[in-house]
Amino acid sequence: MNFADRVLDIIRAVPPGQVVTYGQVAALAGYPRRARHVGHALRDCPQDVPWHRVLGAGGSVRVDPPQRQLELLRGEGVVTQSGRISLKKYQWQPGPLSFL
DNA sequence: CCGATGACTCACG
DNA sequence: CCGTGAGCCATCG
Repeated sequence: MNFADRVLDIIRAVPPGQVVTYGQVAALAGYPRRARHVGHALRDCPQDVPWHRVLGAGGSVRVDPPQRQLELLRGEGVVTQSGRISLKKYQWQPGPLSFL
């Protein structure tokens, strides 16, 4: 299983209404320094991947333009303010049995 | 093989 | 809040 696939699987596991950061996903995949590559993997994401739930450090949207992603998040009940999301409230904390 | 290029992140001013 | 610069590293031409 390569890095990209693990990344996509992890993102697929993020529940609606919750978000994760590039760095967090990279770390969960086992490679803490590859936040950038999470973005690369998302470049051509399969349709079953909730890419909109992935944000930059601090809860910022890195996609340009950001409207699309913000809409999808809003549709899941995530409150957005000036393109910022409160990680405090929405960041996903993987349950202990999530991956092993 | 080399250099440029990022859906990144952190530190500093 | 905004820029700059430095690490980072797979992918692409």
